[in-house]
Amino acid sequence: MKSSSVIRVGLNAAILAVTEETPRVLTVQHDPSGLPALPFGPLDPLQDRTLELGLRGWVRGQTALELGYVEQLYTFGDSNRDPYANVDGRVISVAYLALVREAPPARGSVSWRDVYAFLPWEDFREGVPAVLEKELMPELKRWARGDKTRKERLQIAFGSVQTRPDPERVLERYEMLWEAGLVQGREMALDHRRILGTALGRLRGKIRYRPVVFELMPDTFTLLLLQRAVEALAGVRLHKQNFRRLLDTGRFVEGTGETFMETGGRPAELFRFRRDVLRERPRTGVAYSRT
Amino acid sequence: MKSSSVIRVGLNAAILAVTEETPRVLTVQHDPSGLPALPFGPLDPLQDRTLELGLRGWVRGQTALELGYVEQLYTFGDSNRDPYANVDGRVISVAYLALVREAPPARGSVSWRDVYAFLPWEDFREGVPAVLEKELMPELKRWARGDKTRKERLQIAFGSVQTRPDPERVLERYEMLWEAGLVQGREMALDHRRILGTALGRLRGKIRYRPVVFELMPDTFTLLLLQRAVEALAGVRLHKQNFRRLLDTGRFVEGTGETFMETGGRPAELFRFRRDVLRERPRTGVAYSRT
DNA sequence: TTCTGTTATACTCGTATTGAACATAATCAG
DNA sequence: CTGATTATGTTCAATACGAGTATAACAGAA
Repeated sequence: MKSSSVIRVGLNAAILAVTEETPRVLTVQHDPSGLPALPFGPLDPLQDRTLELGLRGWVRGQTALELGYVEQLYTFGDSNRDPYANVDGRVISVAYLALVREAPPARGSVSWRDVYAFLPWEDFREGVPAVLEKELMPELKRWARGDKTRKERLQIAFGSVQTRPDPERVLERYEMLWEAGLVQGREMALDHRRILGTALGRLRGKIRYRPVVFELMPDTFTLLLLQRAVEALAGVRLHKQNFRRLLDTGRFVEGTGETFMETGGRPAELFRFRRDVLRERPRTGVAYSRT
Repeated sequence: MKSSSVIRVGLNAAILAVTEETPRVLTVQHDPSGLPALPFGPLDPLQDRTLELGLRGWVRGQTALELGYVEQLYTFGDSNRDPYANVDGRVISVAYLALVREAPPARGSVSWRDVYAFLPWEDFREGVPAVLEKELMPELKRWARGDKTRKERLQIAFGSVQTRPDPERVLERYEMLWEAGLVQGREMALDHRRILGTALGRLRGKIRYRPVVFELMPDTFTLLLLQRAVEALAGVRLHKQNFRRLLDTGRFVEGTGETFMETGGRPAELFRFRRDVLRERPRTGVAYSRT
């Protein structure tokens, strides 16, 4: 058997959290390149009875973290994207999205990093990101000039003056930038930025129709903290009053009666997630609307 | 190297079409069990540069079908669900959803079958399916009795009197029935019904926010034909006038001026899909509402 | 104490979207 | 010509949504 016909299966996890209004991803640094990487481990075909159990296992080992919410994202297997493809056999990576409540202190080579450091064109909270407006868009337009298909793809992925970019099309934007040779921001080992992009896009979408934000929140929280978490992930600012009305009419949260004084102004009530919404209205999420 | 530590990667496709108001899945029959199976092929690590290309390749070979819309679904790798797991090494299946326009005549062991023959509890078009109401629900209630977690899962997956079941939670329902030993309907080889369930659930969801139904329609079609296709997939009846208004305000279709006389009553206008909606409003689908 | 900044929370209002009718128009079979 | 059948047009109330205004409760400075 030629070594290049061997298939190995790797499991990757984009483990996300939100702290201090910043979406963060857990990275490790055991690659010879020195670049941050997503936690990564091989599937042990003898030990791991399911893919997810395998993932949970070595995430525990590598990062001392117990995963809560876990969801399969995508399976990557392009041989032309994989630098090991012709050296050491084919690698298939099954990527997962995991959400954790709080960022425990990093240890050793494990650390939390701002997601937008890797994908700087995705954060619209302070308006259109400078990199995007000044550098990327002009180049992208040049790249698409005279090519009808590219023009259409560009408009769908990045929007136009009338249609703001769809927050969920993170992967499409990344792939397009990659194709055009324009990817900016901090690098990641292998093709891990692509996985991160997939994770962010999926999470942005999921928030809207399933109450997953609460997986990222502490047990009790103020409504502003919750709003900031959604904003951090969605990459856009939300309208405060309408956001609260949404939570109210959707019966997502219930007040605890306690108040939290450290917000700077009037004390805020602390709320907790009402788990019952899952039963009451199974297909609902924080379908936020901008500004 | 022990043979049981070898990993093989298989590619599966749930190829769906809608004909005569019935959602159909393409099945093959080359399994020794004689049971219908989804088209299945191994990944050739040397030949197939991407997973999707590999898939398209042997689907062409096995079924003489050229796939249009293809989307990755899920990667399955449970060793306890895989009868070959301890015999012949581990098998990981990467499953895809594919949509095709029309059902070409079956050849040899390839045939189109009603999706609901395999998942009979999923079709609510004529009200609550008899199997579900008479047989499955009582058994499921028994299965959940006294177990709070099971009760909650049951309500989320199958709904209750007030909350109708969420059409998209096909996989959750299948898994629950499997766990309770209650799976009914026609069998499929290996764990292929699980893949089919995943495909149906994904498609039901996707229809609502991306204009994918049109991948299943002929070039021109009447609005009722389109509605029947959505109903067939969603497994529920829709409100005719509202459905049409939705298409109208969403500018999904444009009239061709021609009419189609064979509908039994007043002739219907033929419409075609307006590809421009993709550019105009990138995140939109036929967000149907029931009855 | 009073003023100012800051955040929380309550209420309003016009518009768009939705669920659900009612009403009319073409065809066909008898 | 009648009734059955499907297509298509219109209306209406209820609700959701986007955006704004007003008031409340705290901290710290003047």
